[in-house]
Amino acid sequence: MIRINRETDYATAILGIMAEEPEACFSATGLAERRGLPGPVVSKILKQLARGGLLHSQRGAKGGYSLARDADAISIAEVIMAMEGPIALTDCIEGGGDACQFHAHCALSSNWSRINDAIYRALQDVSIKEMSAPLADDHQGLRDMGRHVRESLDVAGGRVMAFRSDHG
Amino acid sequence: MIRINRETDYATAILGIMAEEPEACFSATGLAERRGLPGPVVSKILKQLARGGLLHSQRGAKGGYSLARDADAISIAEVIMAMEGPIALTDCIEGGGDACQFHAHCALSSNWSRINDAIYRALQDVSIKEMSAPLADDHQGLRDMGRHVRESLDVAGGRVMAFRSDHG
DNA sequence: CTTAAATGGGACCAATTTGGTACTGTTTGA
DNA sequence: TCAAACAGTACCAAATTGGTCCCATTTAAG
Repeated sequence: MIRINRETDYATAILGIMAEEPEACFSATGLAERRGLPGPVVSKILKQLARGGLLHSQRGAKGGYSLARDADAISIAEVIMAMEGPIALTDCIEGGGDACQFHAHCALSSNWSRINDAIYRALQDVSIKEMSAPLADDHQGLRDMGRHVRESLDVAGGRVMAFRSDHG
Repeated sequence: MIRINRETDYATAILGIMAEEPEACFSATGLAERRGLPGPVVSKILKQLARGGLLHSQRGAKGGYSLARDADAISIAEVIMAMEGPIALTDCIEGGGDACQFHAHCALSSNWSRINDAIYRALQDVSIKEMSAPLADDHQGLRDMGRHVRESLDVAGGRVMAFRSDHG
């Protein structure tokens, strides 16, 4: 069903907390408690994110994890890639063609590749900071944060739209 | 790794063949031979696509499957939905919020929902007819078929980009 | 110097999902 | 009547996923 796995989902939730205090240093157990998730799971996720360069880690007592970059400079695409590897809908794309057993079908991979690019950019276009923003009463926050993606979609749908001029 | 499963990939390959002769009626075994895939697998896929309303089936001798609509009116999104159910990156989206165990995280689902929409539209924007089109010498076919998606991406990226001229 | 708190890196396991097969029934044209 | 073809479903092996556990290493604090 084209979905990210649960750990990646947890990862965005955890990063959402961290994005609220970008300078702070968080321990795995502390984050686990705040999210109501099992400690070992959170720990595993944080290690993976650190390996992917999204988090900086400090070992030892009083150690923990902190964002390696600004919260709005870490995209969902990066989170997914850190947790699950390259974003690729089909083996053809990731394997570079070798993974595809039949030539005729490989001709199709160009299109898969395009679709893949579209998905990648949609994911690249939302930061963890935007993901963590709570719902405002007038929902304006959400309107703004999703605008970029929505506008791109409006074009895809063949409708007229305005270019964005801020945040990004 | 955010990917469609193999059967769905096969489905697009099979529909690619059918899109070349939109009026023809194909048997499961015939299609299996043309693609070099196991007969039962192809049969299973075709049944599923028929159940999803993408194919019309004719039982009995001389029966088979034919496209239920024009090849350019069947999108990749529909193929994926027929094969794998709703397109949803997270359980939150598909379950309508009930599937999400913690409230704070649910606030994030609005954004997942937007990302999901973006992906859905990218998939909705490419038809099986476009997927099946072979590479022309001047690659014009590819240019045309990916245009909508690429334009949306160009905007999303906020920069002008050159069209790619091959499929690397 | 010792200890406790913390990350780093795996190994490991149960449960689910996926990929594929097999079988039985139903329809239908020749 | 028969064979070709779809319909449905049960089934199984392999891979993936979700989660736990363990141990080594680092480091601040007493």
